[in-house]
Amino acid sequence: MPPQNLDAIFAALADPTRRAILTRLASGEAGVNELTEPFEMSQPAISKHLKVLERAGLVERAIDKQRRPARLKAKPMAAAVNWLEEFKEFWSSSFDQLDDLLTTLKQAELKEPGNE
Amino acid sequence: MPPQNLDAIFAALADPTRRAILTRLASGEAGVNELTEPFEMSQPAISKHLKVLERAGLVERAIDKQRRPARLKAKPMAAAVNWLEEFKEFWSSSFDQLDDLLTTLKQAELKEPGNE
DNA sequence: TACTTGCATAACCATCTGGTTATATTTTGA
DNA sequence: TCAAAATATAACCAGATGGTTATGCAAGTA
Repeated sequence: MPPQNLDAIFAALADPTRRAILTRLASGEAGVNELTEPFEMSQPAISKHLKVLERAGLVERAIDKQRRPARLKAKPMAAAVNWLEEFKEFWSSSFDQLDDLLTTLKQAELKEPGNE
Repeated sequence: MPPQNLDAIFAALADPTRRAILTRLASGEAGVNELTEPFEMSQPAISKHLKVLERAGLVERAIDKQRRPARLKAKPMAAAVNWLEEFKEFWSSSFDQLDDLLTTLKQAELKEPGNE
């Protein structure tokens, strides 16, 4: 789980077109033309997006005649989920309102003794 | 939960420095200098990263004398978790080997009848 | 063989990103 | 009042990103 992967995965997920492609692929593999159709975008643009998804390890390509159907490879996304899950633990314990209040009080304490 | 936020959130998470900042902030608020220290990077660079995190809604700034301590605002990250969780459902059901096999068979079926 | 389909690749462009150094701003503290 | 501290802002730069059009190429089909 090198951080480099996390970089690539999150970056890949940061584009709405790519997220839409992933969503589409979740219901089955698809060729480039098929993936291009829903978007107002050229086929090479989609090919580029697919390459980004490939580099992130989220998609793999097959060979079927002249087609290069893309298929989801969602396991790497677990890395992203994992990172976020670890965070979840933090906030659920440390970032509810009670803790917010404590932080605020602490702040007040620091500036209170003085003046303005 | 507009997709624009998802864009900004995932983009913000795509940088290791920013993830490190978030991790640091998880254990309490911190000023810019304090956040700069662990990195071999200038203070303005960190200020820029903080702005990216702010725009993504993941961090808020307070005012304490001349300090502008940053604090985690992790709730928006739930949007990212949410998107990924929805995906999780997909793979767990649709992307194990069995389904892989089904897809393959379906493909074969399409080409088998010998026509279009 | 020649045409078509499905896709990749190249060359180009504008904009964004992530960093820098230098400087300005604000507030504290002597 | 003046210097220092904490941060922001500006100007700049190289390289990445996201799109385009034009073209190449491999495999199926007439």
